[in-house]
Amino acid sequence: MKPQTAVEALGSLAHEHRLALFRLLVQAGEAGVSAGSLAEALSVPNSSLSFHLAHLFRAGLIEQRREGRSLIYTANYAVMNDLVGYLMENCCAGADCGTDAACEPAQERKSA
Amino acid sequence: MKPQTAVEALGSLAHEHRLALFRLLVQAGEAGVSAGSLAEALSVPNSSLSFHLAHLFRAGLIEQRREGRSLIYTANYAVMNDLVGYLMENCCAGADCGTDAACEPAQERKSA
DNA sequence: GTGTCATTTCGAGTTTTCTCGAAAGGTCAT
DNA sequence: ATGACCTTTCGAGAAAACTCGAAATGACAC
Repeated sequence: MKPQTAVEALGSLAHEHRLALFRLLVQAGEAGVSAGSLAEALSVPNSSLSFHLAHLFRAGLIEQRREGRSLIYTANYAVMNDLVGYLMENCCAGADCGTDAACEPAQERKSA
Repeated sequence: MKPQTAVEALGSLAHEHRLALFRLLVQAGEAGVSAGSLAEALSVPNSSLSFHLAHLFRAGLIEQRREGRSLIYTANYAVMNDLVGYLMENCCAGADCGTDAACEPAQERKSA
């Protein structure tokens, strides 16, 4: 993972609303949540919500699929795992600290 | 971990220089690195570096100790682990994804 | 205490981010 | 193709973050 990629991902998460969104999606799993439900859950105007979703999307942290007239958002677990791995890389000057975080949903993942 | 705490920690990491600083300290382990060495490693003016170190410190991600006239900075692994745990909390709607990231240096930790 | 070295704080200018209403873009039923 | 619905894009004002030189603080040696 390149530093700039990590900075963008972290910047996306470094905001009250976006962090709440991302955690909601992480907890929702593959099923995901619609844009409308997210706006309601956070009590945020649609335009603001869309701005934040686009931010997270640009950073690769979330994905989007259409379902009828709704857009369903899901967390991108592969990117999240990469990010965490990047943070902890070569942790502790080689000391034996168990760093093997990973979240792999039972269902299919595109390329992980 | 409270949302605002996580936002501050993520915001601290969401910057090229601060992310580089933090990763350097994570890799340095308990030995840590002096402010001067960090400024040199990043080729950043002292005043800018100090600004970023203070940012990371305020967020609890790094710690500070004096050694002669130098200030030595070290990563706070406990906060890092909490942050990662917070991100992955209740991951995947209960699916069995192995999320047990943690980095615990062999040496003493204050309260973890 | 005087000088020197390591680091932080102050201040002001520049740049970036956040917010949200209004308008536009797609999707579906009739 | 008209209307209803869900969502995004646009735009401009308000707020926050970044940078770095200059001045101040704290620690050590003599």
